[in-house]
Amino acid sequence: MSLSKFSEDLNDMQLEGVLATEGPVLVLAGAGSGKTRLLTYKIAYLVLELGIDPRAILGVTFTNKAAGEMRERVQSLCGGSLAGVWLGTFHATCGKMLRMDGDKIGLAENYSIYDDLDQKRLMKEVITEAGLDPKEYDPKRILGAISGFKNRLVCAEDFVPSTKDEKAFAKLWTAYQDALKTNNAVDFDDMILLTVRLLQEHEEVRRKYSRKFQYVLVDEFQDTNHAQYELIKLLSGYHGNITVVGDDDQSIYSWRGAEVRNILEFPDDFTSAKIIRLEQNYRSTTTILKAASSVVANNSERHEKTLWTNGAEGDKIKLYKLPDEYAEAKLIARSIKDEIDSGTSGKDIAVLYRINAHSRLLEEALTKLQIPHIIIGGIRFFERAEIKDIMAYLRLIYNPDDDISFSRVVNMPRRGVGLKSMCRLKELSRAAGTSLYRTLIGGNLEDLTPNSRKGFADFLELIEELRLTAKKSDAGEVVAQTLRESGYLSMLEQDGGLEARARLENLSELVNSGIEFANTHPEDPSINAYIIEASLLSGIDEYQPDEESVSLMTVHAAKGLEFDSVYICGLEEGLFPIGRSMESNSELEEERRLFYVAVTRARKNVSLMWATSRHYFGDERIGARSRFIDEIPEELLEGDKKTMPPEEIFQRHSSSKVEKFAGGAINPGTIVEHPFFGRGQVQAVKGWGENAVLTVAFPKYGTKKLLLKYADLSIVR
DNA sequence: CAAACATTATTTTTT
DNA sequence: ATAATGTTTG
Repeated sequence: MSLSKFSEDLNDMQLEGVLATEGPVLVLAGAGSGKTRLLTYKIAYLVLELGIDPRAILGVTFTNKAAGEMRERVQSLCGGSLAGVWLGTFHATCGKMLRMDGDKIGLAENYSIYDDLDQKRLMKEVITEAGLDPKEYDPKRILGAISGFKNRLVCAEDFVPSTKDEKAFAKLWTAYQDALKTNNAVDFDDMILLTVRLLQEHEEVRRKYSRKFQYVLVDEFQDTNHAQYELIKLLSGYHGNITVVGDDDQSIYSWRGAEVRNILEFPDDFTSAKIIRLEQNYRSTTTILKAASSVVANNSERHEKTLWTNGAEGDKIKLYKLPDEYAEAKLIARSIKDEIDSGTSGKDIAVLYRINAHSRLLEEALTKLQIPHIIIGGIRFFERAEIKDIMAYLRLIYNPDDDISFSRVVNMPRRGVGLKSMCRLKELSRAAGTSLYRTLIGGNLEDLTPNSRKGFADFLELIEELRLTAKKSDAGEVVAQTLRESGYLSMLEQDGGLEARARLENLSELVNSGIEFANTHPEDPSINAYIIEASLLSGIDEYQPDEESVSLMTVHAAKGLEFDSVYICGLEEGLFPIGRSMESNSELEEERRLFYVAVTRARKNVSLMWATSRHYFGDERIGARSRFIDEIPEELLEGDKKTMPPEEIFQRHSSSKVEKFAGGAINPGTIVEHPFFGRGQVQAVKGWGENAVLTVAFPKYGTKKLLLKYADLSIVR
C-alpha cells in the first residue's frame, strides 16, 4: 500500500488525523463520518509508512467485537504484519497488564473476574455476615454506589463517611473489598482502578508501559469514565502521542460513569492538542441526517456541529401509530417481509428497541412469518445458568479461593451436599481463615453425615483431577472434560426434557468456543486465558451477522453498527424517553442522544413506531407519542401523525395458534408420531416456528412437552 | 434433602 | 407476565 492510497481512501480531514501521528489529537467525529476508518488507517500508516513496531501501539475500543473488526481491517491494509499490537477494550487491556504485573499490588495472576451476578451474590453474603438484612440494604444499590466511586478512582480507604448511613455503607464497602480479596477476585471496576493504582504507585511498571506504547489510540472517547481517562493519560504519558476519537452527541453511557466532560477537558489536559472535526457523513440520506440533527439540536449541553452529506435526499421517514404492541410487532414483521421479498437481504435490516424486554414479542412476530433473525444482547450466552455453572468449575480449577464459584457448583449436579453441610463448611472456613476449598482439603468434617462427607470428597477429587487436566490440556479439552467428569452432562441427558436439551445445545457451543479459542490462541491456549477472555465478553460481542438474518437489539447495542433499514419501536413517552429520565434534564438529553444514535444507524430507511396502548408489568397502560417524534420536522415524515395503516393487520393475536411445519399444520388435535414415544395427540402449541413448544399426550408415556426444534416429529393426521 | 408451591422483584441501558 | 427467590411439604 502506498502513501497515495491513504489520500485516495480518506478525505482531507481524515487524512489530517492520520498524518498527525505525533502529539495529542482530538477527533470530534459525527455519526457515520468514518472515525473508525480514521483509526484503522492511522494504525496502518504507523506500521507501513513509519515502520513502527506494532508492539508499540495500543488501541482501545468499546467492545471486543469492535477491537476484532479493527484488527481485521488493519491486517488487510497491512497484509498481516500486525503481530504484537495491543487492540482491545479497556478491561481486556487492564486484564493483560494485571496478569503480568498485578503481583506488585498483591494480586495473584490467577484472579477471578466477577460479573454483576457474582458481585450480587458476594455482596449479599457480606451484608448478611455483617448482621444486616439484605432487604433493607439492597445489594444492587450498594454495588451501584461503589461502582460510582470506583469510576472516579475513589476506593474504600479514601472514603470518609459522615452520616450514619454513610458509615454503614463504608463498612459494607470495606467488607466487600475484603471478601473479594479473600476470594482472589476483582470486579469490572477494580480492573481499571487497580491498573491505575499499579501505574501510579509503581514507577517501574509505569515506565515499562508508557515507554512501550509509543502510540495510544482510543475509540468512543465520549464513553470513557474518569478512571479510564486517567489510565490512558498514564499510558501515553511518556511519548504523548495520543489520539482520541469521539462524538459528544453519541454519549449514551453516563449511567455507567461515562463523562462527556473528558472530551471537553482533553484540550486542557493536552494543551497542544490538535482538534480535528469530521462532519461529512457517508452513511445516511439527507432526510435521515436532517431528522436526526433536528432532534439532537434540542440538547443544550453539546458542541455545535453541522453534519452534511453528498448523498441523496432519500425516502421520507415512515411513522406508524398502532393500537398496541402486538400490532406493532406484527406490522414490523410484515413490513420486513415485504422488504425481503423485494430483494433486501435480512442482514441490512435492524429492529431497535429501548429495553430488552421488547425483544420477545418481536421475535414471535418474526418467527411467525418465518423471517430469520438474531437477537443480540438480552440474556447473554455467558450469563446462562448452565454456562455460568461450567465457568464456575473452570474458575475454581484455576483459582481455588473462589468461594462464589465453589458454592455455585459444589452441589451441581447433586452430590448430597445441602444447606446444612455448607453452613458447617463455612463455619470451619471462617475459623481457619481460609477459603472453602482449602478448608475441604484440610479435611476436618467428622461431624457431617456420611452422605455429605462423601459428596464433598467426590467433589474434591473431581476438582483435583480437573486441575491436573488443566495443566496439560488446552481450553477445549478442559471444558469437555469438565462437562463429562462433573456429571453435568449426564444430569442433563437423564433429564431429557426440552429445557435440558436446549442447555445441552448451549454447552456444546461452549465446548466449541473452547476449542476455537485454543486454535486461535496458539501462544496460550490454556483454560486460564480462555476464562479471562470469556469473562470480558459482552452481548454485542456475540453478534455474527449472516446473510439472511434480521438483527434485533437495544439501541445501546446498536452503537457503531449500520443498516439499510432501521425500525425503531416503542416510541412513547415513558418508554423512549424512558420514565425515570423525564424528571432530569441531563437524563432526558441522554435519551435524546440515544434516539439520535438509533436514527443515525440507518443508511436508507427509518421507520418509527408507537403504540397507544402497551402492557407494563402485566397491565395495560396508555402512552402518548414520544416527544422525539414531534421534534422531527413534519416534511421529513410520511404516514402522517393521524392516519393508521389498514385495520386488518391489527386483528389481535389470533387465538387459534396453528403451527406450520414440514408442509403441514400442527394445531391442537393433530396426531403426531415421535421416534421414541410413538403416536400422540397435540394438546397445545406455544410459541412459533422452530421454537414452538408442543404439549403432546402420548398414550404410554403420558403428556410431554416437546420443543419442535428438537423433537423429531412427523404428522400422522 | 429435594420438589412443589408461594411470593416477590423486575424493565433502561453493559464492560 | 415472568423470572428469580423464599417457604413449605413429602
